[in-house]
Amino acid sequence: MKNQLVASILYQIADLLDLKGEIFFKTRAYRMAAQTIEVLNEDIEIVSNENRLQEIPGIGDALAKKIFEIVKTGDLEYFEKLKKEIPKGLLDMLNISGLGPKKVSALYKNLKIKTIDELRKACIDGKLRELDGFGEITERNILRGIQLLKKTSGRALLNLASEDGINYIKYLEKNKKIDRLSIAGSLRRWKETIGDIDIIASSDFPDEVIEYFIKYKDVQQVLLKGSTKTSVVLYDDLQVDLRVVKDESFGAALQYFTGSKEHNVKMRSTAIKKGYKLNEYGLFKKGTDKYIVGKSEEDIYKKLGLSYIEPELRENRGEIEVAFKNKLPKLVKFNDIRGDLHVHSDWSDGFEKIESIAKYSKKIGYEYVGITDHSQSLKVARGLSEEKVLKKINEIDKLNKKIEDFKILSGTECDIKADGSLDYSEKILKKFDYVCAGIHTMFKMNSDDLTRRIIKAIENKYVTFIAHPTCRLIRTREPFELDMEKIYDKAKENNTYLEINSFPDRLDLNDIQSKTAKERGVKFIIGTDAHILNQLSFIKYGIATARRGWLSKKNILNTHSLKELEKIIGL
DNA sequence: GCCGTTTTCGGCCCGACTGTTTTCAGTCG
Repeated sequence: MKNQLVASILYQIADLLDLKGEIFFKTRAYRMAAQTIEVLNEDIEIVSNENRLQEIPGIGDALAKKIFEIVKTGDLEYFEKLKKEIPKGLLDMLNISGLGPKKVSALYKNLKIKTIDELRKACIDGKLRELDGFGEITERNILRGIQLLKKTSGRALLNLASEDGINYIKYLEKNKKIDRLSIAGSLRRWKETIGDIDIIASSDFPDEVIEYFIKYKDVQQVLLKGSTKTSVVLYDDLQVDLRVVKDESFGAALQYFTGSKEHNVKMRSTAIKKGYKLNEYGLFKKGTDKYIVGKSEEDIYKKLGLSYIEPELRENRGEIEVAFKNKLPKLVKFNDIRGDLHVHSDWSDGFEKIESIAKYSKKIGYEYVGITDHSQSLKVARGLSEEKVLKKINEIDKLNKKIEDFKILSGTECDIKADGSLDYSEKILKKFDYVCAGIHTMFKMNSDDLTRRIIKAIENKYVTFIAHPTCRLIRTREPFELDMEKIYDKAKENNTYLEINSFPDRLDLNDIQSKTAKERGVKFIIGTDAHILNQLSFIKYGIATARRGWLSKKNILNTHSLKELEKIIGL
């Protein structure tokens, strides 16, 4: 699939054209096309070969020609030409908070600054203040922006942002001047990484709320402070924005600041088509500015003729079109999971006794838990020999007699060896309640071989599900370049489940992959990969990823009761 | 660059805040 390649080139062209000073609408056209292709359910190469590119909304004559060339040759002459005109470092500079295309290109034209390092030096030397529109404060802000970029590489993992957000909300809830309060932004949509935390509050006393907000104990610095919005940076370098509105606008503000930006653009043009204007204060009659609704998000979606769209779906991946037809899936709920099927104990590299895991799982409302320790060849994770596995299964049997109204399932996270075979003999594989198979070694194989390796495991009759199928680690390791279509089709054919791994730096499969796989008939399990007890709570990130992938309860194995589960996996 | 039950040309989502200005451009979400 070349979808990602095409999208990436179009995104870069948009940035380059911005730097050249092209009009906003042109660069937006490139970005919208890139976004559409990024989440397209079809292989762009096939669409291009069949001459159907212009059927994709946002792609006209000019873009179709360019995409055709990228698909055909893997590159684009126009793009190469642009790159020669504009130094690559300018693109990096756009990632600095407070710097946009106009300023970056002014710095390049007047001071010949073309890398972040050169920019830092120029700020320290006080060179920027010589330019029109730049001053001492700009220099300081840019230096801070550079520092922040280096520290966080821009975005935080979901769990860190989520904990910060929940704690901040707890603090704000104590303020009686606030009527309603909510997380918004990418955190409310449960995106896998979070740029900053958005919080919306309604109050008749915005000044007092803002004063209270900036007094929070974890605030390192106040970035900006106005009459309705303020931004701070916490000690862990995450930025938090607060917006305060009147209560009649709370729903509109929440909708607006939950985003995504792309979802909102579509929402607003939908409003215009229906004779309204939509902004963060409400839905208004076009022309007269008469307030129609805005107190709740539900009112706004309803008035526009849409069924309510859950925050996780608001990515402009077709949700608005489907909501018009009232055909959105009923998303899996956060309390639909009946047990975790991917947990490590102290038999391998986990830190907890099986008994504690079982008791804790029962306490948090599960009916069962599957213990999946590593297999024999994975020595770094203290993988279990065949002899030890038998002892472990024996222990689980004993524990099951001891703990009532709960079941421990004996599983394994069995290594998929380089040739696609499994790390235990058939004799042993038979003894498990279920087998999850995953790749943990030999990552550097080529794409075809890796695909074949995983498919062989999918076809293995003892394998129930494939753990973290693409093996990515967010910000650390790129996902395998697998032929995902083939994997989805084989998984469906062999009735093998694919995992949505809930570990915050994995989330593997991711949201887009889950959505595509579901459309191809694949079923899923959501596991945590927990190694200590409180990591069992990571399940919420896996569920959120499933929700972002449009999954329902029925698509997920471990939403079933123990009885149903035993029937399905044949216990 | 895209697009059309108001348009094949002239629109394209909208507002807050900052830092630089002295009425506003740039950036952000």
